[in-house]
Amino acid sequence: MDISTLNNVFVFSELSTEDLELIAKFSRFKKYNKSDIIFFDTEPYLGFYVVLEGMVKIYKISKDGREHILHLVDKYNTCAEVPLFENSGAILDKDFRYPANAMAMEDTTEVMLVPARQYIELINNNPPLSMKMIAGFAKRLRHLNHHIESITLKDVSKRVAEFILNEYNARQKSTRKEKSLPPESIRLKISKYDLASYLGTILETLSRTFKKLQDDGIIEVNKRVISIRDLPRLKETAS
Amino acid sequence: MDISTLNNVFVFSELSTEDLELIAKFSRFKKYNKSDIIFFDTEPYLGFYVVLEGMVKIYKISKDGREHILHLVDKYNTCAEVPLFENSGAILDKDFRYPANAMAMEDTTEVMLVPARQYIELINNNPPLSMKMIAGFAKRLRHLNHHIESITLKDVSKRVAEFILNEYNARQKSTRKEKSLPPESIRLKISKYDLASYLGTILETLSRTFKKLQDDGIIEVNKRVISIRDLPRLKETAS
DNA sequence: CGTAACCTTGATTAAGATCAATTCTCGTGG
DNA sequence: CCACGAGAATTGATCTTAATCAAGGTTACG
Repeated sequence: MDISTLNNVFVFSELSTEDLELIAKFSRFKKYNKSDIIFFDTEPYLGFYVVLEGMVKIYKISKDGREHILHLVDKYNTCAEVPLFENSGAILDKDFRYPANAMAMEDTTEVMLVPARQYIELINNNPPLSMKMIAGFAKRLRHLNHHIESITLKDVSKRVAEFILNEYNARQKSTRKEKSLPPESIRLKISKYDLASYLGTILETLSRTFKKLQDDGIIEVNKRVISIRDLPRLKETAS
Repeated sequence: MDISTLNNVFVFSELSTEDLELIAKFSRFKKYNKSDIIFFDTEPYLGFYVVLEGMVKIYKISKDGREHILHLVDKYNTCAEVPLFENSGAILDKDFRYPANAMAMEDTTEVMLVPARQYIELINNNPPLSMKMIAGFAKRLRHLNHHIESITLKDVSKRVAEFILNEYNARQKSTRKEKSLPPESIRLKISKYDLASYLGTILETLSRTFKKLQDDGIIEVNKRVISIRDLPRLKETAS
């Protein structure tokens, strides 16, 4: 494990090398294959996770078996930090569980489990670190609020258009571009099944929506590559 | 303004009287009537709000005019704290806006506007205060995650049943009970129109759902008072 | 007692979920 | 290299839920 790469993790970005070494020391590193479960919502809460490689989906299963993806966590992002700060002391409770399920999405997924108790101690003596935690939570809150708004106020076409635009914008900003991919295209990092669940719909409806946008000449879909053919109209669709 | 009541505000609960006085000194106190706007999403961000009396709804308007309530803020709760911690420095930006609209729901609504810059300074020198902010955000995140899950995975009947149960449980826990109301009943604190919006549906559908639950003998609806007639079946409906 | 806000009820429609049948894609082993 | 089979995606037909449109009823309150 190369300690220096941990600086890429947002919540760790203010930490000294000593602190990073300390965290790495009390953390556990694990590797998973595609479809492996990292934690279930029935398991006792041990600590939060940092994704070091690959991608992880956080999801819930409803009583009738339907799945809904709450969020997707990629390289250097974290999950399950929220329980750390809920009604202090609850972490020590044996009955305290993970709030959702987590599954590895790729074969090379690598994560780091940061134990709750030690991390809390660290944060208590480290104001910049807690400010980072707050900022991370603020960002997540903003995102969730937007997601709710999107799901309740927009139809599937709008949500899909919005998703594509977001991915497109993220790609424009990103430094390391995939050169095998034309600039006006994006590559889905997840299956369409998972994308549908994330957008609050189902695979069939997503498929039809893609087709409609394609028939309208707005996008072109090839496997997991989506090419934008008419950016202004895509923006208009996203409203 | 009685400083000591500020201790009831969760994020202020750890503060000394001196700190509370300081905050009260640099904050602005305002009163509103029902339907008055407290802030629009087009206004520059000044700081966060604490509701001291009455109730405030936080909502968004979609392009076609539909409204969706993101959350309802009652006595001693806060809103618009999230922007405080987004990409530090953005607060100084003239173009930084409130993320949603806020409207007073009652005639006696009283709020306190805590200016961003001064509060940030305070928080930087106060680890317990920042831990409180984190805990508050964590709670909100948990709630939002659950809300998304609920809206995407459950039909309206389930959502309504769940809402009633939550209100019922909250009332059981609460110390100050309204004695004019039977123990198995709850009183809606908002209009059915607003409740519908909060539950991600519309007034007519909510009305029909109440009727169905009433016809099934599960609840009884009188104006804004909802009485639980069959708790086990209500729980079952909420699944 | 009139009017505005709030709520209910009915008829209709539309969006999207469900069910079902294929097809596509790709990795694995013969 | 091909065939097989599993997982992924498409497409069609149908059904369900809830939104929309429309009208009328209730309540609160000046």
